[in-house]
Amino acid sequence: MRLTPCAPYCLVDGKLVEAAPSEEEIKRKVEAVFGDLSGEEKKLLTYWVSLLEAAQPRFKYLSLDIEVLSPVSTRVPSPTKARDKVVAAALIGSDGRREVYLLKTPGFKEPKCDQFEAKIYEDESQMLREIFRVIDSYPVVATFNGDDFDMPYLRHRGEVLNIPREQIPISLGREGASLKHGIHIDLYKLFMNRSIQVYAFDNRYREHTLGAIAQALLGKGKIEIEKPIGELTTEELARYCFQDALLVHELLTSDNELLLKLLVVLSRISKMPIEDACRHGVSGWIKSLLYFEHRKRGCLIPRSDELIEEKGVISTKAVIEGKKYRGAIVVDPVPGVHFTVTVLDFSSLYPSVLKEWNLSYETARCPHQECRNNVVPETTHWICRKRRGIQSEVIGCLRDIRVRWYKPKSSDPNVPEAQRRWYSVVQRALKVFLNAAYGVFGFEEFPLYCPPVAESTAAIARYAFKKAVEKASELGVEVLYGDTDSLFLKTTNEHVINELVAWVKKELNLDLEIDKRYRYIVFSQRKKNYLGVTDKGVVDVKGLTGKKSHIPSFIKDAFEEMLKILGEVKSEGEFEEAKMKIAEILKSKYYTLKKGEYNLEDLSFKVMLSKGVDKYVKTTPPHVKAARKLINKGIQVVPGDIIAYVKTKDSDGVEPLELARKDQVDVDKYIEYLMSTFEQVLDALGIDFDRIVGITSLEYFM
DNA sequence: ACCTCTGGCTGGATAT
DNA sequence: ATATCCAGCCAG
Repeated sequence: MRLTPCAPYCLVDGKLVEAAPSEEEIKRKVEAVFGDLSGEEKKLLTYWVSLLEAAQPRFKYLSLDIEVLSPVSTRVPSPTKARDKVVAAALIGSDGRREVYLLKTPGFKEPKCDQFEAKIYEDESQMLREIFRVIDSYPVVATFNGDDFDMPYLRHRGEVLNIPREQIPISLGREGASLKHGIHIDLYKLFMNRSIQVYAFDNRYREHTLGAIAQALLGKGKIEIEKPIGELTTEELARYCFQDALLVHELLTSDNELLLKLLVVLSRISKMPIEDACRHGVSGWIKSLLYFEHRKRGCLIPRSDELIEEKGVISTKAVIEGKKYRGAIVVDPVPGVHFTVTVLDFSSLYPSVLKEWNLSYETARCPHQECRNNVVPETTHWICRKRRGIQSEVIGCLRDIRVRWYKPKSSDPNVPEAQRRWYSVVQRALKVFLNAAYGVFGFEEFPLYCPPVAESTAAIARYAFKKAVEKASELGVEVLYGDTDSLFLKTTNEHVINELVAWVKKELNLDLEIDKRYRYIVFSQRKKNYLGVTDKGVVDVKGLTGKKSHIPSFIKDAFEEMLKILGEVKSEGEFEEAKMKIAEILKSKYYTLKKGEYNLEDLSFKVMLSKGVDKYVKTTPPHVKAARKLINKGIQVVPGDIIAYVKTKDSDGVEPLELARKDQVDVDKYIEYLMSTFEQVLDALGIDFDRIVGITSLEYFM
């Protein structure tokens, strides 16, 4: 059975039920939260709220992983030919199923394990038929990379073994592998999705392998094996395969089944079946949503060549060479330490601009002569006054729901914990859509590509931002820093802040609100680089080198130690003591390096290879040099891999971690990195770096 | 195969 | 020696 995802129905205990709360109930809730809006707006909001508040289906789900035995251990088994035997398959179900299917091969030994039930088969065909029967009994099956390996392999292997097609529940399509009676979720594709990575998982994983993702999210990884599959004992093989399926299972289960819930919400917003939603990026979701809105209104969807012909105009110049149009403003920070700072944020600035200025591909540069004087500041674009823009309406509506409904409820202490988690899931899903809704219009491959929309959004946001900065100055408040939609003000005067907020609401009809208060904040001369301690004692670090993911942990740890000390500083007077302690940290790290009391792992940089090694033709960055050395040793390296390397005194200056020796380390280079990392904070604190180092060097030589 | 955008920092490679 | 470009990572 295929369900239309946009209808708020769901399966509960195998039965299809209407999941939407009653119309009365929704109307009452909408009235309570959005009572001040117009009847027209409330009608739209009612539709979205009833969709988003619809009950969540509870799925029975299965996690699957298979192992194939190739006679040549270096050859990767081909999923299209499926010549090699499937020797193991682990199946883990949300209903408690924990099974490993094993094929009796030469050297087979009965495995002992209490974690799972071992099911042993003499005949591969019989084993596969049994596995197919289990797969077919679940509505949702999850794999890691099942689209490209496990599913096509099982399908083709089944065909090779002459299993009748109707007994194989897997169908292969252009976009991936599907099930005849269920949904197949390929976690590899899903975790690859940048939006999922950044918004759902807060960028907590970097590498797109099952081991790395599980390690980052669950705190446990794959079972390490040194031998090829064929040389494992039966028990080792079973445990290895089981662990992989278990990781997949726990990724689905963790955080109260967050991933599955998120998929349902994304599917409902994007009007895509879940299977499609997990195989498309955010541009696909938004395309699907906007197409749906066109069809609902009976509107024609323009061809992209027509759209570009009419609306391909760009009228601003980007600050950065090579970009298409001008983006946001970043205010030069006032260097130094500042106490009592308040940060104000425009909530959802870009979506708000889209909404308030009626921005949409059909309203930007509309055909009406009368609208031509409704000009977007700093551009040659004008915006329609006669008709409501589709995108403006849809995104505006989602914005209102996120800002006024889900965001506040997700952190409301009066809401029960479980309910709050649910609000936070929806809130995050909405954020994905809102953030991308602007960007896709500046993306050439997007089918509704319309640069005037992206350009106007950024231009109006700059206009609003500048006005707010001006007003703050008028009110006598110093603006210490600002980036895109935030203002860092040197005041805690509530009266003045309220005045500014009220002015922005009245003049621009935008919501400016207090984001956080800093006990103190440290700026260098650099933009997008600061360190602050909030009124709650939380240390916020933005952009500083010491926080970046590729930096050696030796340096990161030293940096963290410094942050801990800075987090305890409450007043200006306490800085002196903190400075002394920080100097001590630096000295001790310096000695550690000089004495060689480190391990290579802690000194390794970890940088991602963004393309194939042979694709780096213009320059050869250090991590690529290291990757080449790995290849020379016969170690495989592919795009997306993270290369760990240490800086050495040899001719090319780098050595992959796996091949490096301690005596090769270029200690002075590391001292340089340590210095430059700390300098970003210390020069703003007024600590004379050279003096500390000068003393330490002197001490060292004495 | 996949890909929302611009602005800004760093270190190192390469060109002048 | 110095300026410019490339690549990676991050802020918003």
